Amino acid sequence: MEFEPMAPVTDPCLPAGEEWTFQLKWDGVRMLAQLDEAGTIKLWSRKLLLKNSVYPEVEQLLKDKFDALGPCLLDGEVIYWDGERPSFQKVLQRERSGSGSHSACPVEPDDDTRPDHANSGRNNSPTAALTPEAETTPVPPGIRYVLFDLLLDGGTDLRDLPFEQRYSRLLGKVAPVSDNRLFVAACYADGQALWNWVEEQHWEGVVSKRRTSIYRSGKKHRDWLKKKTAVILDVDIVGIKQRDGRAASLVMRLDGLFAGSVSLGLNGAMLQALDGAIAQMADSGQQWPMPFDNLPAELKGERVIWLPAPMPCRVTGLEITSNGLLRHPKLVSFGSSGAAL
DNA sequence: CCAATATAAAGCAGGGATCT
DNA sequence: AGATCCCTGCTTTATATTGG
Repeated sequence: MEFEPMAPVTDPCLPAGEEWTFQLKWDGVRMLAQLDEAGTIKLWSRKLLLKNSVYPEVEQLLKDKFDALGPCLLDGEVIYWDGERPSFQKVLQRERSGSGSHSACPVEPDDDTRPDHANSGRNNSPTAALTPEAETTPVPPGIRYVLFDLLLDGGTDLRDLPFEQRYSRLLGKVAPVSDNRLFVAACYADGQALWNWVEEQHWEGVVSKRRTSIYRSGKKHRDWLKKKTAVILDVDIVGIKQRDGRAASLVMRLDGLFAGSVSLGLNGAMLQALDGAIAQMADSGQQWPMPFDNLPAELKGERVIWLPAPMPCRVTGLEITSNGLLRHPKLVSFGSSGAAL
């Protein structure tokens, strides 16, 4: 099996104890940066696709700092900072447009002339107990590369070293040349305090890392854990979306407006039951009107069975996007009281 | 030999680009 | 304008592997 970036495992519990350290979960796309001896930069995605053309400013940034960094393999997250928190939507716009030359999320000119107060407030110790404000407030809007690991340094493979050693080596290497656009994610000693802050500020979550853990491919470990904040919503299910003649997902309505479709949380038995209900409605010959003023664009061309009455459901998701859709919706229960399925 | 566990595959959402 | 493809992340389901 070939290399795969180490990934945090989802866990609803935040670990406790001295063996753990905690970081903000920066909501963007995973990115490994390979700097070779000649100063050539390669940006690799989670699935090891080359992303240089998508984030040219990140490539340029690393080129400019190559004299200080030298050959190495960096691990981190490319994010779009909107002034308050990372905007995953904005990063997606860039990912989808294929390059940085479009208006939605344009490549900005370098802003090296901006007063660099980033390092003054930024955490430079693996165990510092600063508040997240110190690492987040100095960041001006735009595409940023947030680093959290160092896998290769010069000719040496660091992956079998404990995380905290790789991390301090990363700090020693990057901190002196870090700026508004490239910096190392802080580590926090108090996971619960960080989680509280994350919930108040509506960040994506917290990543917990075992200090002594080596770098391992994929998710076959319990050394990096992620706990994500969730939006809990009570929505109305107003329709059943079909794919290839079978029930596939449920159409959600929130405050009278289309809120997306949910399929996660539905298992085979439930989908089968929905098929049965659809068949019954078909037998009775009854059809029900669409419960929206206009057909949502997302449902154009989809086969949807509208329900005679809205069915209250509780769902969770990461956030509500600007166009009112729930991101990563997941069905939790029918009804609004949290009754089990 | 069967059960528990690990790995692989499949299906879905979402949005942009491209082609018709 | 519509249909289709692409890519990524996510979870569920199916398959393979391991161990008692």
